[in-house]
Amino acid sequence: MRISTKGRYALRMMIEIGMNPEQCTKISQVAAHQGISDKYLEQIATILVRAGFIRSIRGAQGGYVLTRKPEEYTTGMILRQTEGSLSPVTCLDDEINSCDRASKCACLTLWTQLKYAIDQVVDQVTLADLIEEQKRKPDINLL
Amino acid sequence: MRISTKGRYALRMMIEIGMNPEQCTKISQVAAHQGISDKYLEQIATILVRAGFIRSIRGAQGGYVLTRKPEEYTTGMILRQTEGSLSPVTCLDDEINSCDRASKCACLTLWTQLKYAIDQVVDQVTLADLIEEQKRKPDINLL
DNA sequence: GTATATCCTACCGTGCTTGTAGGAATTATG
DNA sequence: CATAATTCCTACAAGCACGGTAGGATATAC
Repeated sequence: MRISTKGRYALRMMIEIGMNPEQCTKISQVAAHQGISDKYLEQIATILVRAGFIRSIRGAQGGYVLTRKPEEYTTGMILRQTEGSLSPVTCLDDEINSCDRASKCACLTLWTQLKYAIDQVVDQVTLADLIEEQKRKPDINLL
Repeated sequence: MRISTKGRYALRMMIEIGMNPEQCTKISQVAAHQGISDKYLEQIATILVRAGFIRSIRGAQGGYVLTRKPEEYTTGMILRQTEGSLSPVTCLDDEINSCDRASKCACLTLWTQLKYAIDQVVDQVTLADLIEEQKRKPDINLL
């Protein structure tokens, strides 16, 4: 039941890009700030570009900018894109449950409740909330 | 963010044992019923025995019985024992957060909320609930 | 034309998951 | 007492996902 580094780094990168709305943010900046490998971050950036969450500007003085306002991203959107799925069991990945045990599975209600609880949180917290939180944390400048 | 087979099988085994309170339940029964490898189930049973959740009776006509009433087990207890931890990030495994990013981590609130939401569900649903649910599902006898 | 960026794709070590396998120990039963 | 049934213990292993590394191709500002 862990969120992988990919999802966590994606959030942190989105926060950095979002906190820097005037300029475009470079991979190298984020990597240095957050202590994450440049090359790994590149791959995560690509996922976010393909998802349409950020726009890339190539070439010198390039970088990334958000395509929407921070409050228009839920953390769920970002995490689902990078993690693949946030449901606790594969049976609940799709709308229609195609698991052949479904009709006799006593745990299905539990998994459904769990998925709902998770979705409630991640779909309610937005990128704007995280940015707000980050601004309240003074240590960010010490990195 | 997946519950592994170990945790899922543990729940299913606990349900079977709990549904059979008069007799002691054998690994082979559970394995046949649930379509799970005997040998793998053995290992999971060992975890549950060591946790004090079930008692084993060795030798012929042996098997396993619950040590408490079904309503005294939360699904959280069982899942944490088999999964190791249910928190979405390692930082929240212990009571005291020893992550050195904690003071500047903008996501910590999100993770804390997420962990709370998960715990709320799994600590409120008991084994008795699952057994109740199973009894309402007629297909169990078709296996 | 050069430096600075992103883009693309292949590779790879490590550890966890999901079992398999084989035998030792224990006990009910005939 | 012998046998069958059952749990207990430990070692091993295939496969896969995670968490990167590496190297070059491409685009663009200056």
